[in-house]
Amino acid sequence: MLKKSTLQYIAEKAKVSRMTVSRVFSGEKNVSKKTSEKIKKIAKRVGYHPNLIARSLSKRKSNTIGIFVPKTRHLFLDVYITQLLSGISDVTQEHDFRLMLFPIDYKKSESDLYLSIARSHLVDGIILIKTKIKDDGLEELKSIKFPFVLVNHRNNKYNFIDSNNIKGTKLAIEHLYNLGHRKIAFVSGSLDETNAIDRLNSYKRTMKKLNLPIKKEWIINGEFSKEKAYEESKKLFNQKDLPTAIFCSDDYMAIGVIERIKESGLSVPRDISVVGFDNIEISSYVNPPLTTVHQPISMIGEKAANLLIDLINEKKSPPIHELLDTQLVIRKSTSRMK
Amino acid sequence: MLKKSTLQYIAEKAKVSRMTVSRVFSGEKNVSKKTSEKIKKIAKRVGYHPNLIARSLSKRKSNTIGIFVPKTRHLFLDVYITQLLSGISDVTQEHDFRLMLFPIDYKKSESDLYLSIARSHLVDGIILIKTKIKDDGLEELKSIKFPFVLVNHRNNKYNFIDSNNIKGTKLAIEHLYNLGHRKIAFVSGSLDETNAIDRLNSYKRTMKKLNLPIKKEWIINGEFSKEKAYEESKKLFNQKDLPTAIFCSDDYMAIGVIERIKESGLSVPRDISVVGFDNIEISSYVNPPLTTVHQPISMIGEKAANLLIDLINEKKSPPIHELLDTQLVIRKSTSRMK
DNA sequence: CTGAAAGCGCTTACAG
DNA sequence: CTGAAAGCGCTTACAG
Repeated sequence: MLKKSTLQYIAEKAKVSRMTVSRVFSGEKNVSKKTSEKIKKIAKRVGYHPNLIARSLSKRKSNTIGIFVPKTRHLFLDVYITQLLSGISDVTQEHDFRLMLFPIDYKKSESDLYLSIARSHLVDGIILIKTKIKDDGLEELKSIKFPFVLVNHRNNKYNFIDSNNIKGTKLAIEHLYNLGHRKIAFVSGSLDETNAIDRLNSYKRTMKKLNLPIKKEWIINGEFSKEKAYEESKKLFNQKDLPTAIFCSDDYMAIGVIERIKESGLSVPRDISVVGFDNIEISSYVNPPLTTVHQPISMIGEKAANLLIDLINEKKSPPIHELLDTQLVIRKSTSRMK
Repeated sequence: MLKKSTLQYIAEKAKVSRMTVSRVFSGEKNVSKKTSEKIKKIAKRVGYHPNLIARSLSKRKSNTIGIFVPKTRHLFLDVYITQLLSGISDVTQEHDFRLMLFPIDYKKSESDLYLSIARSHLVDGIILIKTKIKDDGLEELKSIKFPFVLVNHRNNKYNFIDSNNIKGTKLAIEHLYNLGHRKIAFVSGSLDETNAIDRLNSYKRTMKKLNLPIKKEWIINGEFSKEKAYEESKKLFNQKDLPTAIFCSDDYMAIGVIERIKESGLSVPRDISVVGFDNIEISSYVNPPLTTVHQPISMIGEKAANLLIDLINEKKSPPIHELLDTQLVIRKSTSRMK
């Protein structure tokens, strides 16, 4: 690398002040065309590019946003995260923001991490994906007025963008109702996540509204795990009064439940209809293809990035939230009651 | 945010020089325990954290690595990328390096981007995922001696870490051979990727070694797309001399080919055996579950990160390459010839 | 349209 | 173990 590729060097070569060179590269207008072209030519020849670290320091702005993503070995999350990143990056590129990634292990409490990164001046704002509910780091972030947006976690005290899990679940239950189902069981996700809680509450509320019975024995906890859902769903089939349909809070659990149903000698959807949530890729490959609720993931990423940039530029003030609509994708795992 | 959370401020409060405070936070030993504790206490009270941008500027080192990832809507890549990132971040966290993500659109030629980022001092080195073959930006990166590592792209002039596609393909072909297959067709990926080329060449070489016929009509190009593979594989079944086994250069294409076989009224594996490559999650869910070649993706990420950090610290000099072994995962899409 | 001075918040290289 | 001086490579805020 050329040692002297600095403003200073270019300025000497071009016989102008550093300020003039600085103006050329920060896109300021007030430079004569002639000077500007001379400077650009020299810069190109020596391979000059501004030192963005120095720029950040003097501007007190990094033009970078930090993204905290959970480290898990859960494949839905993998795809969820890349789609989110894709949405986020479309927006950040447009606004000339860079992306810093912080994969974090939520098993260890790393709320200190947000805070030190926020204070490090490395990033101007952060997006937190799938934060666990009780995290006092958030309160502190808020108190120092550092811009941040939550994704996949609803908390009215803070900014967040998420799918409308309540409406999504309602859609699914009503679909089953319209097919004639009255005995609808529910498989919940991990109840330390707002998503799981919203889906559970929406199930109860919708059932009540439709005057359908909510039986404790028809609600089991699959903790967002295929294996756990397979295991727990046994309870559903040990009863005299069998449900005719099962809503599962995610697709993986739906797959586990279908496996169990098949092993019980029953058939999906002939004997029991099953609905999932997420519309993961696999859901269209399993047998039968899964009816499920689709989340607009990359849109969530776009909205979150736009909101964060508005917060950074103080065009909006917290708390701001938005819930995006989901869509029901009807495949072969649900059918009309006979 | 407290306005005056700087070294200067802490130094005044603690009645020491800025240097002493600096020493405490850069982990230097030569500070008396008493002074050190006083400083830490004050820092904690006012919520001080070093300005890492300023540190980077004066140290001329960002302790950050850049990762260029392709923006595509190909779900295997999504999962591939997150697993890679997971491997990379395990290593970078350990070495106190941060991660900057640059999602790029390979349709536009963005080789300028690598170069400007390299020269911006934002990152100390970069990892390039799935670079297309003809990219003269790489040559320039090399000429300015900027540390970089390629992943999913083999080029002996540069540093790279990848799966051993040649051995992986050999494994698959030999598996078919051992099951009694002699007529083995090949579905290739996009031949502008070294992976696709390696798999094709290894197919030919292995067939030759086993004294099996290589027929032009048995080699089709599916361009790493399920739809394209489905389309092209028609040609395979319009012939008098049908292959009894088909090796596909990725799992998606294998799924497309199986679809075609079923539609032709034939059965997998009874009539035709099929092998894929990648071991994507879906491959265990399709019918029949796919025999395929597994790549050690997060290991590739770890190795790439370790290599890059060694290059940055000048513990190794380019070019350095490593190919990691793949594993054959035998499921139900292959069976013994009758 | 151009430039001289000061500053962003750290660390390096000395000196004691 | 501690500190004064200079510098990292830019931009801000003036002045002309």
